[in-house]
Amino acid sequence: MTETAHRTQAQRREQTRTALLDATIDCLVEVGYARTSVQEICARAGVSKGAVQHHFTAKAELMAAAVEHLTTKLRRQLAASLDDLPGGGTGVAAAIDLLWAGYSGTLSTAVTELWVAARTDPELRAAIRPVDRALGRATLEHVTQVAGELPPERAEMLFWLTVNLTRGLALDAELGGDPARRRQLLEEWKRIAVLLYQDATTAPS
Amino acid sequence: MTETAHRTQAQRREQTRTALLDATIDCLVEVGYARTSVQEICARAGVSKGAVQHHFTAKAELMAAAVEHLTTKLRRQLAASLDDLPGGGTGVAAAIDLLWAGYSGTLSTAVTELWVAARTDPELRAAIRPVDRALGRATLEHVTQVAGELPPERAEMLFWLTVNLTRGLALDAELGGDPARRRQLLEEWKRIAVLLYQDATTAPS
DNA sequence: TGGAAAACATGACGATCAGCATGTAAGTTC
DNA sequence: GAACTTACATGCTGATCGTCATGTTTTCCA
Repeated sequence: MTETAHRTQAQRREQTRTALLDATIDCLVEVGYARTSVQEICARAGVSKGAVQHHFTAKAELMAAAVEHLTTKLRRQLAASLDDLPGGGTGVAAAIDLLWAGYSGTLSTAVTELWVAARTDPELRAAIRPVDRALGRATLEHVTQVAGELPPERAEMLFWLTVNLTRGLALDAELGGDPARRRQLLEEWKRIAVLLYQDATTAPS
Repeated sequence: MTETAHRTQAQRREQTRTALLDATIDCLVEVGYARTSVQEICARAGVSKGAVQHHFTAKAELMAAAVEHLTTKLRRQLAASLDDLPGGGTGVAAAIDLLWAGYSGTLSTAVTELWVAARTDPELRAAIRPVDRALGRATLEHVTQVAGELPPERAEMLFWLTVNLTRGLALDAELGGDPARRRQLLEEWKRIAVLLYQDATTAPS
């Protein structure tokens, strides 16, 4: 069927590697961190336990690699959607929508699983922190470019407030909270943010 | 040492039961949901595996009971601190502080562990949803009593925004985000909330 | 005060886990 | 095209998991 003919060693390597990492993400999303076993992962990836052993010395290393894989994907997704944003007040509302979309998708669900698990796992935690900080800073940079007229401090404040609110809402969504209320809260927050944006731009301190 | 003399059956029952539930919470906070095993729990509670078997037919039932135990504790803690709150603008700021304190403590850490785990565990999810909703509604009632001059809709909106923001910040705190920034964000949100409060009370509609 | 019942302990069971040792197939190099 | 290396598969091992069957202690009731 598919061209299984000739594959470079490097091709084979990265192919199964990404298959394993994608399968890990799927596993985190579908069965959760607690029941994400190596066996389950390589069953989904279509490879054997020996393969994961060959690529990663231990499960922790697989998870660390999954963190990076995951963050890279999220970063690309956010960057792609944040690139073409209008400026001004409507831009603020649009940016909030995009941040919500980014932080409530399946990728972020997997991130949350790893994040919560990392609280009691120093090794995983050490793997997550730097890439997450980098993601945050990169996203912040995109956002501040959109709201250029705003003082950087104010823009940063608005950004982090939005991110943390969004994460709380995402947590609510995961357990099946009322979607209508979430939408209402998000709309309210957009109104507030636009208001603050106008205040800061028309009457700068 | 301690008076191990006479204990009613009911006393014995509830004593080991609460010991088990408290140990479960400790376990969730210290080692996380993924590594919270029955053995670990009853080791911390100082009882045998047979005991937990006698009180709870399965581990899932223990977790469900822990959810209720946990929520009851959190509810009491929040109610106690929310009871004596000043009214008006300063009351809003104080209420936000209290909500943050409530949603960032060890009890809420345990709740988050269970919450995230419940996403992929329908049984646990079914146990969590009703008690969590009840907690939310009860807390909301306390808060709305504080901000009596505010239209109920507005108060509810402010409450849920605060709760979700706080949960996001709590998640950030769990992974070791910058405490100074969190404090800054919380202060900013309090300023915003007070501002909105004043707007809504001085110029209704 | 002695037997019934509840509360709890002990030990074993099958299942599953992560990790390792060993074998086989695919690609590379000369 | 033959030695060699890399990529992957198979099967095992000890540890740990949740659950259960059975024994022991404590309280209760008549």
